[in-house]
Amino acid sequence: MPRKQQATVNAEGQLSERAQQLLKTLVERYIVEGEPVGSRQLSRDSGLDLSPATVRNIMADLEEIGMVRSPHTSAGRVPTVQGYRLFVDALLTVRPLTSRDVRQLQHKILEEAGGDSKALLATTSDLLSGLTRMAGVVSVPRRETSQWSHVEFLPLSDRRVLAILVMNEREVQNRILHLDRDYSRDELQIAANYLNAEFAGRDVSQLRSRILNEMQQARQNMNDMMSSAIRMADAVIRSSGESADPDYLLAGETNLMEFEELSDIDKLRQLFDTFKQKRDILHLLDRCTHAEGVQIYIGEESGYQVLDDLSVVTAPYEVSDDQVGVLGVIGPTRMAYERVIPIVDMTAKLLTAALNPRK
Amino acid sequence: MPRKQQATVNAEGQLSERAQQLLKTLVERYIVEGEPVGSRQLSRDSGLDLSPATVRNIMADLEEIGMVRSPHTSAGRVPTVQGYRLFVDALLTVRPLTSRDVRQLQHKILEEAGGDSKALLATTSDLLSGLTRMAGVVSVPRRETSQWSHVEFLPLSDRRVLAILVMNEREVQNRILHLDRDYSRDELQIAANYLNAEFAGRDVSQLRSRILNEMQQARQNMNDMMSSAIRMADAVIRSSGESADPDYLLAGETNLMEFEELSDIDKLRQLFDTFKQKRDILHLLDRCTHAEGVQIYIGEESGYQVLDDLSVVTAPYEVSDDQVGVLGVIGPTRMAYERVIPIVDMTAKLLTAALNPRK
DNA sequence: TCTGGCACTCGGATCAGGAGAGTGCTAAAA
DNA sequence: TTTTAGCACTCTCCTGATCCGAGTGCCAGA
Repeated sequence: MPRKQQATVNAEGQLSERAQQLLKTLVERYIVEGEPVGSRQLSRDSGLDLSPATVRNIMADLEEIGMVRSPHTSAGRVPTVQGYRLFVDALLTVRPLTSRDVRQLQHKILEEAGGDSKALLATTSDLLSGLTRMAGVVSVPRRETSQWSHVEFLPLSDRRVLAILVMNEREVQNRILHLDRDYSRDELQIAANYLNAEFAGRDVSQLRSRILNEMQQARQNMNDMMSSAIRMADAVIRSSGESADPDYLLAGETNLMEFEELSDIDKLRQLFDTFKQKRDILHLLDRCTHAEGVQIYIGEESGYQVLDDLSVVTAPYEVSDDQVGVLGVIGPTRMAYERVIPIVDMTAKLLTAALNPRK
Repeated sequence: MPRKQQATVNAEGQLSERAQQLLKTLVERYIVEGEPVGSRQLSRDSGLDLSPATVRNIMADLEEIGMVRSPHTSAGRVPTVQGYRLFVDALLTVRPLTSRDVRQLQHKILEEAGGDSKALLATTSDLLSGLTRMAGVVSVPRRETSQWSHVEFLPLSDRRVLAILVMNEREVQNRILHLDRDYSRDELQIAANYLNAEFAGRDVSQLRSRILNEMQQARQNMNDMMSSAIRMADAVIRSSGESADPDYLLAGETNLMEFEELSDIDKLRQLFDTFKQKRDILHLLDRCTHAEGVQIYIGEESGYQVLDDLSVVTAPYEVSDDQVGVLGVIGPTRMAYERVIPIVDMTAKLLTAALNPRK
């Protein structure tokens, strides 16, 4: 410990009160100005009545423990990832949303709540990006638990049948089945009735094995119609498995172009390509899905090189008390956390509410 | 006509042989180099055995009639939109695709041909962007003629009903309707049966007016169930109209970031926003849908300010002898037309072939 | 333990000068 | 009459020099 000042870091490695205060004002100023903060300005703004020289000493200490750094000798200081981390974890004073904002959000989300759940998620993503002027993301939950609600078969031509499968009482999937022979409308109706009676309310993943079972038995003792029905169910379920695309909805990517952090076209391109490929982003979102409350990845913390100058603020949302998905905001590391965090938090709560009308 | 040389522009306003040749080499060089072309280089590369001084004279003429311009006094010449136009219309020597390229294209397109037609269009768009390293677009044909095939109502909870409407025997749309009271499963079945009996095979656009008619009559003499059915049909069709999304598929936008023409972040952002809003692009594509063969919009010719430094090369594709859609490529005005044109042309032909398996 | 003072460092803006590329014009050559 | 060579001129781009301001680090004194 080459420093003379004991006050900055105490024996347990904790920052002194005033060092924290200084770091806080530094980060706050840097977030609004975007330029390195000098000792004079800090001494004025911190509200601590310390001379610039003292501030400089403390800054030197903060630099030593990796909370700030200076871009070059005669520039002010800039927070490091660690500095942001401490700021976000301990120093931040959250600015709660105005009740007006909340009402607006609520209004827009509830407007969509009745309809298609995918549309609701898309709207939510739009809202996030609109409110924060950054990029909004909402993960589309992959349903492990899909309940069979209803199936319907419509004869097309040439042995082709359009199968419409409704799951979870609202998600509609349709497949074209190629069958071994023509079926009449009545035959199809019977098959559908049979399947609906047997399967309604069941979990699709459990149905698979049952269908396999019945297919074997069918060879022996079931009549032709039932065995056809089972085969159709098999075809429907199999293809519905394929399209279980893990996915996420992104909005307002173009907002990110405004930030100088991304004025480098190459970085921007890499970022957009990453968005398009989806893999990395999905992986990152997955990590947050089962976390407790608002999660924040600052800069390199995310572990993805393209996100080095960016931060990701997420919060999970729930369907029937299960954290099935996550929503959030992607923006420059230098973002207004005190505003973004409550926005993300509240949006997650409202989305949860919209998705769980019963409660 | 202050020029002494008569040779450059003849009496009918046509360019002399060698002026054309020079313009051609100028455009060709500019396309590969991206920098203003000087008289010395032109004199060497044109194959005309003219001294730089002569070339300079001709250049002055070409500048006067608006074919080329110089960015500043002591730079070489650069083609104007008019120059590109003449080049593309009259001077271009198309470089046909190698048969290997054609086979590859064919292979990839036919691979998708059996399945979902939207997936096929998406693949096509990918191929275009991959081959040209620019952005690929494919318009999704809007169906003017949507035939009502079948409707199905499923009761959810709280007066909400899931309506599944099948059109054209394969396109499924689903809507959640909010009704004035709860309906039993049987009631809904009756309503669906009634509507299907009345409407199956009819054109949806014609149905609208009919529904309005019947709604008026219903007030007086129809029973409650029929009038409910009509109201439901109205709700279904109204919402299906909304989602009759005219659309297009875009691929490889990020390729555009590589070009210096778009190194300006603001322009880039405007462009991407335009892509997202879809309106302008759709309008542009619409214009090309019914054109004969390959269409090219160079720079400002498109009429959209965001596309000022870009060119659009398109070709329509057909379904049952109707030009229903258009595909193309968007890239910098300074693009390798002699390569892009055959690619777009061939892709349109292959897509047409893939969409019309009967022939 | 804090503060004032001072030398020092660095980045950014501004300016001048020179090199290079290419032109336009004129006068001579073909 | 058309082409060419020559030459002065213009403009961009690069480089180096200089200056200014901001902010630091450190030391000595309060």
